[in-house]
Amino acid sequence: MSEATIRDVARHAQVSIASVSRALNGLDNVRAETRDRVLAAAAELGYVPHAGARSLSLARAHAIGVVLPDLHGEFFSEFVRGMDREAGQRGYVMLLSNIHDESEQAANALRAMRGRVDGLIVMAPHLGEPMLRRSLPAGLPSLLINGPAGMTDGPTVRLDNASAVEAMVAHLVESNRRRIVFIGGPEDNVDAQERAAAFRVSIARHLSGIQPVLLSGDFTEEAGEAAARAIVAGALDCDAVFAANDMMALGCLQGLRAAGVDVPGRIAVAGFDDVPLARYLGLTTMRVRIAEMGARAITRLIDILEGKGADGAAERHQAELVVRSTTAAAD
Amino acid sequence: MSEATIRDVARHAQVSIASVSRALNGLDNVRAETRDRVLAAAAELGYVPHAGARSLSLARAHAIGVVLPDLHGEFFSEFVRGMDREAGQRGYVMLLSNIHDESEQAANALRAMRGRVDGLIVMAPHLGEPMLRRSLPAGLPSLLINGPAGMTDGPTVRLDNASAVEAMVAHLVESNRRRIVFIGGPEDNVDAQERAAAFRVSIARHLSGIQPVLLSGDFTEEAGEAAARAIVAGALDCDAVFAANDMMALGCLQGLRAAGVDVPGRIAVAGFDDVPLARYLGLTTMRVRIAEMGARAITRLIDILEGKGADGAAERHQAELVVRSTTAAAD
DNA sequence: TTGTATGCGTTATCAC
DNA sequence: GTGATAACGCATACAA
Repeated sequence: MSEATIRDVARHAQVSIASVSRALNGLDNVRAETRDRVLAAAAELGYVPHAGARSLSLARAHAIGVVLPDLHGEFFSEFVRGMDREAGQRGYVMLLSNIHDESEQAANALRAMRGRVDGLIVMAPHLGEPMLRRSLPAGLPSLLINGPAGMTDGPTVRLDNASAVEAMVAHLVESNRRRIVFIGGPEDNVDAQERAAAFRVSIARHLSGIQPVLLSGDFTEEAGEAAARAIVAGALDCDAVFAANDMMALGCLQGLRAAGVDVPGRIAVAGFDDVPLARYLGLTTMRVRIAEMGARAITRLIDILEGKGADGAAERHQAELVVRSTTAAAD
Repeated sequence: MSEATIRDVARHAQVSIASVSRALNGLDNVRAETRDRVLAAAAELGYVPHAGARSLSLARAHAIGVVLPDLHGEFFSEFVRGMDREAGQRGYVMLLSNIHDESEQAANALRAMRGRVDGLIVMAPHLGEPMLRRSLPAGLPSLLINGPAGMTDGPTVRLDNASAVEAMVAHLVESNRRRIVFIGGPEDNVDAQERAAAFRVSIARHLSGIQPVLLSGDFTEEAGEAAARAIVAGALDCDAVFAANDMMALGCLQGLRAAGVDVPGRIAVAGFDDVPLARYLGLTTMRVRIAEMGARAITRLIDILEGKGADGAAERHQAELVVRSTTAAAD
């Protein structure tokens, strides 16, 4: 029952294991007849090379470790799909690991990869720089996705939050909105930080003199509803809400409409991410092509591993403005 | 720059590699002082055991291969999360692979796992039995999730579609619905097949004498809209629609309401899965606890790998009826 | 308690 | 063109 090894094939084909290895790996210094005998024996025994032994001998696992935080459903699946597709095409397998908190578990997850993968892709919008530097295995090439701003050495793929926010603010201003309220994300989230900072910049650029208004949030629907309550209660005078992600925007949208506020008539609502729900409910938002980012990350990492690419470069991906019904122009 | 090996640690601590191995693996036949020296050396060198070499030596990779089809976003992420959590807790890592079609790619993905993982979890609602039997590596313990009905040997985790459909039909009948139309899924999908068959059974049980009406669909929103058009056009006399998944139910719901049909006043609509959108739009549906199924699959597979569990058992998971606004009782 | 030596399954470097 | 054989990094039976 136990798997056939290269030795079994060699015995079966009456050749040495060296010849089996050569024949199976397509080297040309094998006589045609020998090769045929080997191939036949391998087929008959149902032989499949032992990837573990192979990687030990080659010092190459043809595997990539991927460490992800708890992502929203569609994000997670799209991202993984993009990576898996690309990795599979280039003959690599994917070792996946979620990290939930920023405790030792994260470091352990990274450590567990040593000796199984050739490189690492780490998405950690909430992990701090010191933590990251300390946990990343020294000998493993790794690529950071939306990592902390400080980690500019080493290859990086990240979303261009500044351009994205700028595009949305420009769109809102063009739609005759002037009093735009921004709902931010978690303090320790890099993307949230960048979006909030960019919002201040964009407001200064488009509406100079107007003081930017930022509410704090945590990426949940409830945060959006809380913002809606504040607006409905009259605490905030505004004609547009721009949330740092879609879930908050949707919560706010629902809260406003439940209170009888006309959206987009009186207040426009915009989000960030373009989750499926956003499309369904007609929410204007910034679309992040997450599968593409995943694929690019894999491509770049493999290029580095195979010596084809320059490492150390930072790559920024552009989000795309998707205008739907929640931001129709105000009169 | 290259990683430290056990040999480096041994040299550094002035002991043999055997002692290093013993100390690091917590065996008790090591003098305390020796252990301390080893631990100190390992810490200083930042030594991390090479998992590949370890697994070759132990004949245990402490890794599990997971092969999944293209799942809906929330399904995919929840499922993977459930598995990852459980695997991580028991000291295993997860090797993930998507399969898109039923071609040779699937077989290759499975083959690529040999020598890297100790066992396999395969979800393949669309893969045929012969294909599966032929591709599954002989020596690898594997667990099927919602596999073809014929594969009853070997351990299995699957959804109890029959009970689920029965529960929904019972609910509709209790809500005074009598003319229930069922929208089915893809022909080659096991779940879709089971749900359709169960629908006939349940109708026969609850509404004996009434001929069951089944429309064909493909799990997409469009299929639901098509059904709605047929109903609106008067081709079907019905007071309830039960779709084999949520996306079709939502498509139908939208189609009906767009045409001015009162839901649930005139027609009730129900789905299957409980995707986030269903909750958002108040769709009555069957909730599938997919994370739990994933966790159970991992648990059982590891139990088998470690000789703690009986293999060969089939485990069925119950879905849960979630009543929302689209099926309020008819007068 | 500790060290030496062998094997895990493969590839690669030699001889032949 | 082919066959021994030494790595790869680790665990462990056996010897000391």
